[in-house]
Amino acid sequence: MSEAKTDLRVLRTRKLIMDSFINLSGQKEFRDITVKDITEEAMINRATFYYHFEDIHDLLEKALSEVLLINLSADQFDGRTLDEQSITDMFLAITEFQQSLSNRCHRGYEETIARIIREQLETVIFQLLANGQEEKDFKEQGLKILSNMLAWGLYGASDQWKKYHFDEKPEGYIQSVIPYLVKLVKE
Amino acid sequence: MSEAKTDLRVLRTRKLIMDSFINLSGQKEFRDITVKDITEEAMINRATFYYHFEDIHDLLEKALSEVLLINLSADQFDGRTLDEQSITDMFLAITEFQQSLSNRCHRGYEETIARIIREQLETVIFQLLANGQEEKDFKEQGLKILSNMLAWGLYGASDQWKKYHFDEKPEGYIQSVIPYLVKLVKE
DNA sequence: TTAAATGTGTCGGATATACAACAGATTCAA
DNA sequence: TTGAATCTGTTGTATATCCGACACATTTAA
Repeated sequence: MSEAKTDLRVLRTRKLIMDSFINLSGQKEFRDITVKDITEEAMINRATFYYHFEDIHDLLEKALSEVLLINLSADQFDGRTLDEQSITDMFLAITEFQQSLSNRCHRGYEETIARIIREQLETVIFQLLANGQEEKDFKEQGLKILSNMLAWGLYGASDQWKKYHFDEKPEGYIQSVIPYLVKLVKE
Repeated sequence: MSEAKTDLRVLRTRKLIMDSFINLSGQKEFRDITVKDITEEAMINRATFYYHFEDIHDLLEKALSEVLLINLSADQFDGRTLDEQSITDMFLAITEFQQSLSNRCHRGYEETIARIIREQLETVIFQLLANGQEEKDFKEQGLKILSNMLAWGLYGASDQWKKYHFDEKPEGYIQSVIPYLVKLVKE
């Protein structure tokens, strides 16, 4: 409802911090990136960093979430529903995201990254499911459970692909997984 | 003497403005770039622009000067003198700079660009000449006149090259000009 | 082990920047 | 031509950010 435009300085500073972090993560592992590194690259004061983020782990969560969400929402959000096409698009977004990160390997953060991916997936999937619902028989509780399961399943598929089918094209691999995911949706 | 470090915000804002301007000038002609364009791209308030620059023409001068100076000083400054090699390097810096601009043609600004190039050249050449001087027989007056003439001459050469010898390699063309320039230095 | 160096997180006071509003200039279509 | 729209500079007030300093943790080297 109330829009409450946020101060341009805030938007700019957050962007500078996020961009710097993403940029640095292409050169170093997460564990080696310090707050000082980021603020120097972003040309902002260290104190300002703490005005916007609790600590560097908080930034990591938010930055990765945002990057992944941009990968996803560029296609999905506007009124589409959960079907073979949208599942494929999401799968590609995940694998691209994974690859953009694992150019550098980020030891010790595998679980964190996995959780972020699932969380973002769940958000998007829930939206897709809601778009496919009639107004009347809208069951939020059920959709939450379902989108949670689908998110785990889809992430799991990307994990399998990375481990055992890295040589295949992801577009092809996901086709063989889709039937099982669809089975969850149809009843 | 007194160093008086400048506020990080100032450095950052100037950089954002300059970068945005350079970036925009790759998409539009100078005449079509508004202050609003720049401040939106830079994510700063329009009033802040006027805190740092008199107007857009002031920015143009300073931005181009800086870009060109970076092209030049990366090589020259540290203790070199004016010789065939440094003349060649300067000539290449000019032609590269010209080409980076004339991807878009900037009608109505040819004279301004020419003047900026000569001014920056003069600064660098003066430094090179001073480096080659003995402490004792240091004649500032004479060096100023000489560096001014050399700057005009070198710019003129780049202009001739652009008009009539654009197909030749600039490294080659400048070789045939160097003798005349050197004649001014030797006595 | 110790000590020096570097990083973290927080504070109060100074200031560059955002915002909103303004009058005047310029552009542009009707 | 006229008027609507956009751009240019400028101003006063609110605030996000800077700076310097601090105590405490962590890393590094001797």
